[in-house]
Amino acid sequence: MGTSYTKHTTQTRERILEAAESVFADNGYHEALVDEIGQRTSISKGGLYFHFPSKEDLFFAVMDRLADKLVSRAEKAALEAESPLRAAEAAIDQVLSTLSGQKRLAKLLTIQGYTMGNAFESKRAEVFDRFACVIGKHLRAAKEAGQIREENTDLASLVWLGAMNEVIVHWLFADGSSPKDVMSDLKSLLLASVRSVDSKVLR
Amino acid sequence: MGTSYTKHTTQTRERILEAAESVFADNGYHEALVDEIGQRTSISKGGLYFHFPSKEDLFFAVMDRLADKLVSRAEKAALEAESPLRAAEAAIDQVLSTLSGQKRLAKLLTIQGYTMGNAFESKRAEVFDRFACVIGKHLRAAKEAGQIREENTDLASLVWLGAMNEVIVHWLFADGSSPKDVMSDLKSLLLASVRSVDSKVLR
DNA sequence: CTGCGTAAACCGACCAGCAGGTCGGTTTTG
DNA sequence: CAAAACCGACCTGCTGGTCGGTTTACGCAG
Repeated sequence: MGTSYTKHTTQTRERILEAAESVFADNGYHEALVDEIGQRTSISKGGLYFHFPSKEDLFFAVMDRLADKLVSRAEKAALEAESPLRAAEAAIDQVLSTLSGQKRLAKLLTIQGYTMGNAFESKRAEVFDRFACVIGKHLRAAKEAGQIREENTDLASLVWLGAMNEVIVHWLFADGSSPKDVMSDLKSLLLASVRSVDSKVLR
Repeated sequence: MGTSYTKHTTQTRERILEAAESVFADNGYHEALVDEIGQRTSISKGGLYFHFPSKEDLFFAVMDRLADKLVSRAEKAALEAESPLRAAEAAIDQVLSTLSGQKRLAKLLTIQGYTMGNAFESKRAEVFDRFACVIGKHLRAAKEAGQIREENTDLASLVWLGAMNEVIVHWLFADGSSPKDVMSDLKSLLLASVRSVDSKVLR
């Protein structure tokens, strides 16, 4: 892993990643043309293929980069929270509000990772699992702290994640309201799903 | 809509739909070959294109047929329930247990409908909305009946749907436990998310 | 500082093959 | 005997990937 690229090479990779993200987000994996990434970046096809062995690998790299960004944001926000449950809350908060502003990114993450043949399927799972882990970690802590009644924190993480995903997708496709606007309602729903009955106000 | 095809034609269409469903489910849209549908059905390419104008249309028809089946099952189950909240519960129950037995179908619905280019995106939304409507209808009724505290029943339907979807996807990709096995836990989570605080046992 | 040689970085015309769709003809149906 | 249903060889556009050649970056000796 001791990737010791030259600075210049790293910069170019970054430039490509940036453009690729935008092209993939606009068109989806299949309809995204390698040539267009070349155009937007002013790097020839040969140049691209010098940095990435295939279109597929390039796509994966884009996904990883995106997930990195979001996860680190979420964890940072969680760090500043004052209780485990609040931390879990802050994490989903962060993801939703980040994605709210960038429809194209949201699409990339929620949709494009999904399909496109058997070779790709595990990637989506991988990325989503990373999020689920972040949430799960805090939910477990909240359980320890007696803040929630739910035993099955793994399942609860999935539920939370799925709920968020659906809200985003609905916003993307069915012109539903922006995630930002339903955020507070959403949070109270999710909190209610795990909260112990006797700690209504406490939290 | 008064499609008055001959009986024979309708039968052939059905045969094609059946085979197409299986091919799409196995390979995903992009990797599914029209020729293979032809093979499995012993109908030549020309024959297929006599019944469906394009691969895309064929896929949509498959999705619609699938959604029809599931929705009608869910609604039938809901009909026999003794209270609105139970009806909502029965609906998700039905969907989950049906899909549990048919991994390939589950994949088709949750994954393949998703992306694959801009032309397809709305289809996924359409199908999912139909489910959301079923759930939402019962949740609204439950609200009327004072069974739940949640105001925003539309959002709650989305949350429920997203949660289910995620559980299924996780099962498909990350060898998570079968939806059947987590069903009871899932249901209590979802019920808790909307239930009014003072009706813990009542239900 | 200058020139030089090597390797990394980049170019872009070209290739290949796949798979959706066509179409003129044939069979079946009623 | 029409018209519907079906056949299947063929066509064609598209696009990911290649590859021989060119340019740029850079360490190093003179």
